[in-house]
Amino acid sequence: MERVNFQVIEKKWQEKFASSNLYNKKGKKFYCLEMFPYPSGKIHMGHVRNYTIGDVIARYKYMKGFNVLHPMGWDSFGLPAENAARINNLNPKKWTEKNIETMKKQLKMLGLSIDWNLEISTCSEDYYKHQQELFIDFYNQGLVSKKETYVNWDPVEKTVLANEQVINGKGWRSNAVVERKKLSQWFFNITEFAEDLLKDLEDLKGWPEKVKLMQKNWIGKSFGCEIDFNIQNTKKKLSIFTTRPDTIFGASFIAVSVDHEICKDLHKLDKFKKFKSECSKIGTTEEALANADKLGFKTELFALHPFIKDKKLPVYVANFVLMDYGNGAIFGCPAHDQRDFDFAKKYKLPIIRVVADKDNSRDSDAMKEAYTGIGKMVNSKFLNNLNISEAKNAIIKEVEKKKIGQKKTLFRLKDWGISRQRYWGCPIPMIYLQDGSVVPVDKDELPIKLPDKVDLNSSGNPLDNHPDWKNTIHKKTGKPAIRETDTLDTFVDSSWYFLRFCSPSFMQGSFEDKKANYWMPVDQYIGGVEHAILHLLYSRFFMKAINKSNKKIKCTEPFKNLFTQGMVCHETYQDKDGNWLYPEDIEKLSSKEAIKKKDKTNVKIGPSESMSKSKKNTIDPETMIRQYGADSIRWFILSDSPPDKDVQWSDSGVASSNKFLQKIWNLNFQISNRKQAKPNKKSEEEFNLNVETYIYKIDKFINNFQLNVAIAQFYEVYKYFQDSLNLNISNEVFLDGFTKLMKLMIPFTPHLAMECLSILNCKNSNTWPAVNNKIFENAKINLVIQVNGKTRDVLTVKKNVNEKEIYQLIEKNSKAKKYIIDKKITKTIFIKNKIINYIVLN
RNA sequence: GGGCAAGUGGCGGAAUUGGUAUACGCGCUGGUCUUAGAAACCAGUGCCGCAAGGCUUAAGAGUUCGAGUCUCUUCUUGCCCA
Repeated sequence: MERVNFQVIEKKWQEKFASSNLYNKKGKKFYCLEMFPYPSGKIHMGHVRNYTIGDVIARYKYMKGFNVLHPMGWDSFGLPAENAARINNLNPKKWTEKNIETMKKQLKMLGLSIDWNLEISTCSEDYYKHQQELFIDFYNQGLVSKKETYVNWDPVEKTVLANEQVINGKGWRSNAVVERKKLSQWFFNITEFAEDLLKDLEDLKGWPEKVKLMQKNWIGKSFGCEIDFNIQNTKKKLSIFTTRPDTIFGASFIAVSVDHEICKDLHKLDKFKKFKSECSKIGTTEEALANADKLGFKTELFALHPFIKDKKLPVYVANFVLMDYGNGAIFGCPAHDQRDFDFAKKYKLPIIRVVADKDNSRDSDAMKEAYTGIGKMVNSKFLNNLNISEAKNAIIKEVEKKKIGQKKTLFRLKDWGISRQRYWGCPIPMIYLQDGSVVPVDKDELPIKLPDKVDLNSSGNPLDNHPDWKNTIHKKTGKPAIRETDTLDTFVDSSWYFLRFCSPSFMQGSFEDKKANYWMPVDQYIGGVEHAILHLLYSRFFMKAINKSNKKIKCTEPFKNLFTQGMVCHETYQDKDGNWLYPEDIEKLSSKEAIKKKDKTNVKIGPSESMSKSKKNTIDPETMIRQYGADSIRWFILSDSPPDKDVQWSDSGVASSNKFLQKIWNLNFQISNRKQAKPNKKSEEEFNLNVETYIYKIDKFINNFQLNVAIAQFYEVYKYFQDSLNLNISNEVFLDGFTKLMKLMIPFTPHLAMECLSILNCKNSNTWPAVNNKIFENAKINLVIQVNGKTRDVLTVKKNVNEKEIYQLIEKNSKAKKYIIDKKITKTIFIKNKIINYIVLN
């Protein structure tokens, strides 16, 4: 058998891919983008899967004649570089650049059709200079603000943590209990676009419903009501916000945030100070608030119920009410809100049921938890017997009529806090003047560069600790000023890189308007579902913000079609002491038994999980490529599961992919040496029909992202050609058919397919074979014969045969004959070219 | 707790969207070749049955000439939000 040396042909074709103009630049544009990687060191299988899927689409589109933009870059700012630099005592830039070099080399080994001339890196001055410009543009549009808010503060690291970096109330790295701290932070006013971000989801027809739903829930539009409560014996009013105005008759207390202005006078009290510091000990997430021990501080104030005469509600300061939710004040309805319920139990406040449950229970005393389900209103005067949504509308009407409040739309979405007290990020181009005001840096002073030398080992913000970096001069006044020492959240970097790719070397601005208008939106975006909310939402915000600040830009949504791929999984292994083991350190005896290579001790095989360094269930792509070749890896990673589902890495699977590609090579060899055969018209017609059917199916499967099914077709294609070698088909016809199918393999295994095609002297290997629909017109079809709904035979017949002809065919020659002859046919269901179903009496 | 998916052989998974269930791959079994093994090739492989045939898509009901696909109930798993 002829064998191919993958290493040799892959190197050869990778050089050609890099240098040649294999790709058409004339047709309609197609922007194919995969989420760019963080340069952590080496590529992992998740990258291999992501970029292979993208490459199939990009190459498919190239061959179909599109002008394809298929770039790659590096999401190269971020904390890991800072940590690695600290541990190894080197510069984050050096570490990052070394990783980029390694990973670029590895990506090239995969044979991706990437235009490396467009490469960008977010940590390069060329890139972040333009990000600073965008920041200033946004600032000038009023889309940036500085606000005092509570943040998750790690007291050990002395830094702000993002919500996802807080695990069980502790810092992910320091393991210190996270505190709630008030800090002045920069924000992008993403809530200004809340309505647009929600509404425009409807137009994203090419997005998975799942992702759109997640975004919708994240934005969380709801409506509620503001209601003013008079405070007893004062002229003060307390405006509260609620999403459940229907439960107003169940109100038994008022709770306000510690920062509410009504508490101003309390700050003198030591008791209150103590209470306030207690409050700061819980985090800011909704989850933390829900699970925290409910604490209250009773004020001497009482609020008057607006609908129940003489009813007084005590006013508490409570730790679970935050200033940035509604107005920082709520009314507590213990019967129908779990937090209020917990609070009421603790402080022995009345629980008044106002919504009856399924069983129409109206009992308040027996309640063991808050009831948040649906039901009819009770104990609620004029609201009684209404359902919840009717009651909401009715009470809001009443509130508005009495002029004590109004309906209000509320979004769960919060403004995007972008300040990070870290070194390895994009400096925020703002300066603080002596008079206390804050102004943006002049654009011609950009970029504000990061200092090369910085002390990463002391705690706190490295830029703030730097001896002189923050000292600067305000250009307009010539007076000394202080730089902002926070850097931007790295999500900012990835929120506009797709625009930079349209004109990556443009120096006069973030992107060239004309180019951006030509290439945007991204026609196909591909990446992990873990970015379904934040990255995609931030990018959508950026597009809208840019659209607002630059009138020449037409695009309002960055990604027309989105595909979210699944993860790559592998079994996990643990030795008897519970230490995780790498797959290469164990030897499998059977599917359930394995031993450690070193000392032959037993190994516990765990379930297949997403590959992760911590569990050591990783497979190194480069090792695999060296062993089997890139085409085999590409083939395998696409073949075993639908691209949007998780895929299990399997050694035997890769090995069999490799064997199959060898067989293709061998088949190609046999065909290139095939002896001329005496053609027979019927055989050739049938052959051509089969070839066209395969083309039709594979084309369709690629279009539907059913890449695993497309690959299954190639196994059938192989078998079909192997079995047809000796048929009476002329070499010309045979070669024409085979060449077409080999071209279909280019997106999957570009090196092997190109090598095979060059051996077959194919001249136009960069064009996709068009499906010849004409050939199907006279093709025979399979007609299913059923009796009483049970399939009894399948007949291959000409198209458009009628009922009578079918009956005659059955009488003549069919297994179905015995089920209908001499029986009374009471009904016949006939679907032309598909099925006939006889209903007979037994 | 709420929302959304999904459940098909020993395993990964197909099924023209209501019309031949189990394509294709892995694994397994037998055979050829070989001193032996590996590789390669050939055959078989949902379950019951010698066969004819019957049964089978988490469980149960329903709609239909016909249901893996649609509807309802229950169970299980995964993801997101809490």
